[in-house]
Amino acid sequence: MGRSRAAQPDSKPADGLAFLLSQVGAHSALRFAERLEPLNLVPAHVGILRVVKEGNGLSQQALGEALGVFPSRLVQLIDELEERGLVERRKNPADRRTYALHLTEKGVATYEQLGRVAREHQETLCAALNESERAQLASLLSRIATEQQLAPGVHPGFRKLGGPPKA
Amino acid sequence: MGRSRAAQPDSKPADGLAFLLSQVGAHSALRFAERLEPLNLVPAHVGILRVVKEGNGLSQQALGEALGVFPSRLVQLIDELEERGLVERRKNPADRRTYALHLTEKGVATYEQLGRVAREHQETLCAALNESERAQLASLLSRIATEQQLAPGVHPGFRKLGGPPKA
DNA sequence: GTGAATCGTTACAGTCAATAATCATTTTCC
DNA sequence: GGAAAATGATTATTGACTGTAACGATTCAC
Repeated sequence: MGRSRAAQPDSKPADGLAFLLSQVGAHSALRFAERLEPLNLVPAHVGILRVVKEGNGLSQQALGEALGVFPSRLVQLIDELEERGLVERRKNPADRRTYALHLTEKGVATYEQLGRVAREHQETLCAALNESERAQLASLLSRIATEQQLAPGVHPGFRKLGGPPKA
Repeated sequence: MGRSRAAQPDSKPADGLAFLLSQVGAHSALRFAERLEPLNLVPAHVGILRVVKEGNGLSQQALGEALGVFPSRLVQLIDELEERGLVERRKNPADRRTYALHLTEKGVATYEQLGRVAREHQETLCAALNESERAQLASLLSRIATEQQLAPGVHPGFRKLGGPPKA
């Protein structure tokens, strides 16, 4: 952290790295969310579209499991995507309790647009680095993500963990 | 994103870098918050302690300005820190509207302990990387942070930006 | 010296997400 | 074959959190 005094010899060169990570990461998330606004989407929608696209006709339960979000929260999110005509809930004849989730044609198109938005976002975010440096950064981050057992494509989100310190 | 089909030749090697950044960053923030729980502190407290420690006797207004938090929110946060005996609000004889914020002895001790906690956190988080790789990562991130005009030590927090997409 | 501006505080309101309860359907097991 | 337990989706409720606005005290401008 703040080493504004030149007295001590900065024992660790990478001191504050964890903070830097969290800072830049939050910035990335925030800026991406901004880019999503014109599309009337929130970050959680993007993850849903991705998983729905690849997991052909999965149930809401399975989706929630894959993304780590509560089923009750999924209901609203999918409602919104359905209202926008991006996702449809098809009846599952085998098990009439569950829905089979599918992307509509518009949903596929939107998903592709999201790819472009994400690329633009990344381009802006990493403007300071050249191509090889970006690859380096990605490699380092991937290794951290793997070692920390972060599931690819699953965002930790910002869910409560133990309640705030009771005053 | 998801390039699960080997058909297309992965045009960008660092595709998904922005997501990775946000993912690992959120993970870092979450884990750090967990480590703060036993101390009965939240991440925002840490930033406050740091700025109060260095800005000798600044006002709440100035603190809020420096950290980008609303004065009304600061009231509660400083209340909590004062209850825990880490910070004190001294009367400012020059301007009786403002308080001069100072760390107590216990506050200084706690701040030093936070340094240790942060180092442990970082050690665990970056276990996958050796010392030189950490320095590399820190350098790359610093360049992004600078280019993106992120103020050192100021966390973007998770504040609203434009209201959620109205359904 | 009166009025505008500033600081800290409190009150208020809107948003959001997790828990628990509900309803339909399906599976288990006797 | 049928009652009871389990499962999926949904709704209701509760609680936390945060930004806006109003408030009282003090200081500054003129």
